[in-house]
Amino acid sequence: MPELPEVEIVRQGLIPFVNEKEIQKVEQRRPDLRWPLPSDMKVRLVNVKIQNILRRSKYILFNLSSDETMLVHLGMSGRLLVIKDKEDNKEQSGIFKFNPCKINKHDHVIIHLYPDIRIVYNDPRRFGAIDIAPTKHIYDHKWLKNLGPEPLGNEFSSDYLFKKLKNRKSSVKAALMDQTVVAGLGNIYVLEALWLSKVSPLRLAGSLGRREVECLTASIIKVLLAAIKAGGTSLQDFRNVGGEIGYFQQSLNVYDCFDQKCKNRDCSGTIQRVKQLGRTSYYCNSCQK
DNA sequence: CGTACGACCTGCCCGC
DNA sequence: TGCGGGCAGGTCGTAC
Repeated sequence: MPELPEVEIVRQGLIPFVNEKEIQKVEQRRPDLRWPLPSDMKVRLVNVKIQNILRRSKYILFNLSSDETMLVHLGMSGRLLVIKDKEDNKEQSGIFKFNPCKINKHDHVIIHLYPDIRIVYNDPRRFGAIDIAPTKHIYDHKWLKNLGPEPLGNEFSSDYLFKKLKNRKSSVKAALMDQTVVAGLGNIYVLEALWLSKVSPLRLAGSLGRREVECLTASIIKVLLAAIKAGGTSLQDFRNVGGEIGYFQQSLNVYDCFDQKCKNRDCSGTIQRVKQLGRTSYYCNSCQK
């Protein structure tokens, strides 16, 4: 579910709740998500302050006063929700009024920041993950060490991408999905960026010319910034920390647009749907070459 | 090494 | 109404 823009929206939503107060309590309601949670997670979080919240690719990094960092990945269906008990109570009908903490069965980890505010990690499919590791070497963590550059960072350029794509034997779609090439893109934004740059996802990565890669690089940046501005894409699951949807799905041009007329002005093509690497690709049969 | 594929999970939607 | 199949924003281990 969440690609870079959605993860960034979650990060930004959490920031106002970071201050000098310590984590008061942690509830861990199962031993694992995709992998085992740190067995001593409670001990390492309680009485510790969250100093800052950063993002690397699709990982949220909670910088802690204990010189450790908590890494959170939302997988396909994960959410981080900030729950305020006062609002929570207001929504509840009579039968729930004696239970101030409505617990969903997929609420796996609950971090209490104040007596009435908590961060809830909810993830039905449990493809997400949480770990805690020393901040000093956090970028050597196995989840982060092989990631390519941030697409919205200074290291990402058309020169860089051209070199990376040049020797690939796979499709350009597969190359952009590879997190070691560029970090943070997923199925939606890869396909949207390819549509913007009029390149078919089926093209071999090495066949793209410099001009095409320049356009593709600009399109990746453009679509990510626009999606962040719109609050992310909410097709089914995504919600921000307040439980609200984003609005970028209204701006999707190809993803989930099978059989629709191409939204490119001056193009009479139709959006196609094919499988690539077990994932669905969408592209225009006319303007994407 | 690069590449492709199955596996990991639950929930939802569709067709029969 | 119920059931089976297929699908979903991601990533890793394995096999070639």
